[in-house]
Amino acid sequence: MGHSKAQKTRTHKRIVSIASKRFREKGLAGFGIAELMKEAGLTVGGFYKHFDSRDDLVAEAVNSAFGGWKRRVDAAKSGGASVSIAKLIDDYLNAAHRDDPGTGCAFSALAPEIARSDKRTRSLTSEQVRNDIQLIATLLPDKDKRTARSRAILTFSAFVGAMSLARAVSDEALSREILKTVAELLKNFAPRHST
Amino acid sequence: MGHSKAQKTRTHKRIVSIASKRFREKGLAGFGIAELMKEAGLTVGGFYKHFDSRDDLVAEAVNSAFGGWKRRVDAAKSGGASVSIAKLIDDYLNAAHRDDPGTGCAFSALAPEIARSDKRTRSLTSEQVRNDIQLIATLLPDKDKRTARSRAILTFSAFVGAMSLARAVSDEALSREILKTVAELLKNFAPRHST
DNA sequence: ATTATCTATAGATCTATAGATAATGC
DNA sequence: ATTATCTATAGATCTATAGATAATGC
Repeated sequence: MGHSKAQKTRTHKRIVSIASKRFREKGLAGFGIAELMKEAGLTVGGFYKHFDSRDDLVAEAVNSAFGGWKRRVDAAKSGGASVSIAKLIDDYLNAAHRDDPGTGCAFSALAPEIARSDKRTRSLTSEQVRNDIQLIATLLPDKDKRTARSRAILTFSAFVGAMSLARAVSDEALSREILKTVAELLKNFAPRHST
Repeated sequence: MGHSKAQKTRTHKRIVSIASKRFREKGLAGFGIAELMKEAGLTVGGFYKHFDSRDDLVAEAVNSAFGGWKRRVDAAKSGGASVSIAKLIDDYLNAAHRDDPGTGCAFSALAPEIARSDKRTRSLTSEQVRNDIQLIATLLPDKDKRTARSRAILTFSAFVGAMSLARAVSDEALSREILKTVAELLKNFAPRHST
């Protein structure tokens, strides 16, 4: 069987990592614990030594799905590359991201289901929304911090909405039009007056 | 028992109407057929004389959840009231809409789940996205039709994303900030160049 | 001795169907 | 005769738990 403490930690991370991907692909109710454990090479009985309940897994897996941007931006920065807002926009609003929700943004894949989840999941989500607004704001050219924050909130909202809609429609041309149009306008928009 | 043809039509509409509301509140997997039929004052066995399958109900109920804007805009117009884009923005991005998904926009309540639904549901969704983009475009002041369409797509995306995020976070202040900020910027934004 | 994982299963769902019942509508 | 709805249930889930097994780690 094999079960050292180090092994358990690795197993735990593997379960969370798989769940995090599958939740984004199939939704928070998209599969059962047995199916998940099988993909992790385990059986259903072991699950509850890792999590108190299924909701516990949801909270942890959703939270681990967040923060992809920050990791990529940090990686790019430490690699010496400049990280422009235009690059972030193109990195988000494209067909590859649309077609691979499992490794993509958790908000555009799950926001309405998170809204119906328990308090813990929504608290962790609040924290991450705050972080991501902050992250986008630092990439914007606006000198005024409040202006940058406002524009970051609009940018983030447009990201999530455009991706949600682009995935929901079956018409490929319309889907691409949504992604392309929103990317273009976000790169060029300026508020008529700052607030 | 009672079952004239007229009665059946009314029953059918009642089932769809309840499902349409509950899907937006609880998600497409949020309740079973027995629970739904009970709320409609019926029992589970009658369901399949109305729908070939549960997915059939999903397609019909989701579709009936769309078009709320058009109905309201048309009503306002025929009532002689002017329908400005500012009014539409305030009508969408507010806390009352956020707290009552059952009677609100189906996209912000269900987009990611629709993305995982069958072809028929997604086809009907495409149609409605097209209609709503068109509707918003006609309310925008832009003379150039392509500019109006582009701005309508951004506005629509920002609506759906802002509402999805405002519902997903548990922090009330952050939630309100998202709605208010996006509403304000949408009222004032102008593209630096039209495309 | 402790515990990570396994097998097996209880109990509660859920979708869909079969067959009975009672009304409509020819 | 047809059919809208009912009761009852088959068969397939799904979450969570009980108890066995086999490894770790004192």
